[in-house]
Amino acid sequence: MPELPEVETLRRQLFQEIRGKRIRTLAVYDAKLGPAPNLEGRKINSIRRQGKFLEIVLDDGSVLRLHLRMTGRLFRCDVAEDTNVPAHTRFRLFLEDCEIIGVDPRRFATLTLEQPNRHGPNLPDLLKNPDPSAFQQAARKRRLAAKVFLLDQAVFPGMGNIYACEVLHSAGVDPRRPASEVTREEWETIGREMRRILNLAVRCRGTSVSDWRDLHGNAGEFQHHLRVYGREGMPCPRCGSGVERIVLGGRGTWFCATCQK
DNA sequence: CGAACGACCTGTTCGC
DNA sequence: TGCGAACAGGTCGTTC
Repeated sequence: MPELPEVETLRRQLFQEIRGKRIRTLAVYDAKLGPAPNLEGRKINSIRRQGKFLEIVLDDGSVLRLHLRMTGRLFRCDVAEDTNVPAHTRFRLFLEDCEIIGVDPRRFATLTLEQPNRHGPNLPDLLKNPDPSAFQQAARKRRLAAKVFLLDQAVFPGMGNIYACEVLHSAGVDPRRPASEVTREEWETIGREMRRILNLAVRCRGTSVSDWRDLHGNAGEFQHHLRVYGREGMPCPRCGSGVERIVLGGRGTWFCATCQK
């Protein structure tokens, strides 16, 4: 569920709430997540985002790395009211004066502690400078649908199903086109629309199309800006013809066959 | 190497 | 109202 804008929303809110604070303990309640590492006394130096990964950097250089997958959520609350935690609580990070609760009904989310100096390659940040040349280069031998290619996390870190549909609609590119046949000019448009849409979605604190909530339990606002995602049969805001739904790469894909070429 | 598909889980919605 | 099927924001491993 959470895509780049939702994860970035959490990163910014976590920065406000927990940066510089000391950890009392990390409690894990789902065996799938593995044993809870001992984090007692560690201080939180910073919060980073790599694609859809949230990284909590600790004062000994180790990194608590979290991926929310489909249904993972984080909520901040006062430790005082801890008798009734939400359903599907999978872990609780206790701090000096509050706690962060990890909730995940489907149990796809992951939580790992990485040791210092083991950072992978530095990924591009789609919020800042999408690089059309890099996109076209990566698409060279890819015959798969452009929409499926946009979900390749090595090329588009953080891109997810909702925003892939919206970016291709705004760029006027048919999601079924083979990725390798998208032109240089179209990659430039896609990069521009990607940056615009993702930044707007961050300002909206994400898309609450069903049940996404931010760190404080509030819904996002970007669902009011959706033009095609989830809007089968409704008029395309640009040309008025009906939005269609197809399946690409096993995922629902919404688009306008009239203005996406 | 690239691509298709099932698996991982559970909750919600839809059709009969 | 009840019940089963379909579907859901994401990735990974296996197979072709």
